[in-house]
Amino acid sequence: MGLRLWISMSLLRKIEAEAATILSRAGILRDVSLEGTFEVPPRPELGDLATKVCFTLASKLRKSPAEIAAQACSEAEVAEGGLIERVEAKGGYINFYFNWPRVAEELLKEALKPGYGKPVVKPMRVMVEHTSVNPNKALHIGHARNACLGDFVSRLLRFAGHEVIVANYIDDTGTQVADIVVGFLHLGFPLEKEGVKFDQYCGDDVYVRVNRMYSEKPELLEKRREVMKLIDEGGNDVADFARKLAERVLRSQLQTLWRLGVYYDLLNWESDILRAKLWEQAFRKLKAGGYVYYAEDGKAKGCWLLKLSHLPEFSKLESPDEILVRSDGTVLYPGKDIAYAMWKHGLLEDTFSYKIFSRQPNGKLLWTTTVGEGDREHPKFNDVELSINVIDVRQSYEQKVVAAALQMLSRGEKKYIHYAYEVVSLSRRTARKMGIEADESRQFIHMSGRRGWYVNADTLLEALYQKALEETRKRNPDASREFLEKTAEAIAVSAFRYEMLKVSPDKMIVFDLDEALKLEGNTAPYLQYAHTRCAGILRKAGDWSPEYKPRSLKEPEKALLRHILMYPKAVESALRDLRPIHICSYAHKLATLLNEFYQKCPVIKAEEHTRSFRLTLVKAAKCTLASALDLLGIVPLERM
RNA sequence: GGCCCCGUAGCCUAGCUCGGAUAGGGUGCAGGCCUUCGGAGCCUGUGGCGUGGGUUCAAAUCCCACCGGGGCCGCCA
Repeated sequence: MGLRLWISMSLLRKIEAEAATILSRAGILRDVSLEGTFEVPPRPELGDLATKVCFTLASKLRKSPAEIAAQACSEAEVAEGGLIERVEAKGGYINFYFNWPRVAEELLKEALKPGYGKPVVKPMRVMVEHTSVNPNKALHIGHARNACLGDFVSRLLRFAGHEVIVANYIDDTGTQVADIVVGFLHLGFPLEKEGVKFDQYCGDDVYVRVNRMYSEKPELLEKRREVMKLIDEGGNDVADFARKLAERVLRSQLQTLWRLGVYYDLLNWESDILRAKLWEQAFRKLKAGGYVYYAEDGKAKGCWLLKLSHLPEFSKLESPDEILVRSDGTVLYPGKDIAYAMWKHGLLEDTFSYKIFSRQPNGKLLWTTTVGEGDREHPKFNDVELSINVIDVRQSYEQKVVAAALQMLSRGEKKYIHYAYEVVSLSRRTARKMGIEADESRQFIHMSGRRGWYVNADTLLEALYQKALEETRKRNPDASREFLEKTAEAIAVSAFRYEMLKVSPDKMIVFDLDEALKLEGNTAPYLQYAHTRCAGILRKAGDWSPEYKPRSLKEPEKALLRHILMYPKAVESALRDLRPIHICSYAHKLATLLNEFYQKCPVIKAEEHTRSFRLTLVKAAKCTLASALDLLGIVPLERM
């Protein structure tokens, strides 16, 4: 997973280049590349930037790192008026000390320009597919993790200048939709429940109850098979009903997603994929290219299999080839998924029709695939170089097969990334509170849609909203209701997203409701609070003109400047592995440094020159923080 | 049986790709900071790399083995 396509033109790179020039004048380091050897010293007295290059050179030069560093520093020449003022050797490291008036001036000017931190990339066309929740239920917090990660990746890639198409795949033909169709058509469930959000009604009530009834009345499973067959064939009342039903659930899910600030470009319906005959197209190509074969005998007799045994990563497996078509001629999920991936990457003709589904609250149009005519004029959605598919880790093997198939079919031209993430489970405490009777010896309980063991995203969002509302009211007793509600909503959404993003995708989140409702410490409100403090200072300052050049700097100011300087690096790290943690940590550190600065360096009451400089610094820090928060989908607030 | 992921203080978590300075946060607990730009804050203390080997001048990081937890393994999605 990851992209390596950026070139950065930031001030940081300029400083690193100057450091390299300085050291190149020392004989011992002539022609040595410093690329990737820079780091931030652990303590300010060790300088503002360091290189560990002497360590890697030690064995080659048969000298200790300390000797090399000392010699290099004695021979190095610092240019007058440059960005670096002084070079010192210490413990094998070469430490650089900034010429602060110049660095601060250039940095503040750069950070105040819109788009600070944006890397220069070769723009790519990318499809990010995420969420993809079966349209028979409300999103639970595991689905929300998927959406938050996918949305982060989309925001990041767009920030970097890529052309991003965000898709949400809607499986309206699977067993889960069939289950609720059985409920409505054969078990007499009413078509709505007063006062209950439709997706919640379908998932919490109908789906769970229908599944309970399967064990009591096994003949119901026969009904489901009938329903699924009709849905699969299409062009009948049951199929039409199922599609309309799925659409209603989807609209309800979208309310939650939009509330979370997650938006899409395209909805891709499985029933439309069937009707567009993507699989038939793909199967012809697979056969023509000799990628598949028909099994004449063996365990998979009568099936069509994808050849994988020649690939090293599959060759060790007992049965490396993957069954794509059952012996009865029907297609399996990996087959469909390969066809769909081929469509994404432009390896199949685009046989979909499209129409506008909705205008989203952010003003952007949401398109959908559709049956029949569709709009003649529509954006081009497929034919991307890169697709990023956010799907939980349990499907890793199947995704590996799809990626391998695409690799073969495109001869390595197209890149299919499975963005895997671990599931969200429930803490024992929370499960017990919800009345789930699970194995008490386990430290956590896996969620289960069929059994009704889950926490809905709506439920958590609402709990966060109430908590935030209460806290905001406490702090703003005289504020208008509109302000309180708007602020609480921004806090709730931000807190939700940050909880999902601050943990590495390959760690399971054991969700605990009480823990999740805390709004102190390393949480979104902490970041938002630092932002409002900046806003508060700037608001109070009245009219002022910027001052970029400091006369002297206190340590908290330097620390803040150093961290602002590092923003492009945080963005690059995130782009490298697509993980939000880099931006989360960056934003948290920036907020901490702002709070320390706030404590130790008075702005408004400072003497005039310092006042102007500090105001400029606060503004730059605020801009940088807002930029990082935007990437995470956290709402930067002016007051809270 | 094969394969994949995780294991860092009481609890949660960063650092592991690319080995280097005293392992960074949060929470909890103990204490301190309100005549100073907003206390969702700041400061001090407390406590940690699953185990055993190996490679290296140097290992949380790389290699091997083991232990513990989770997941996936051809006609489900």
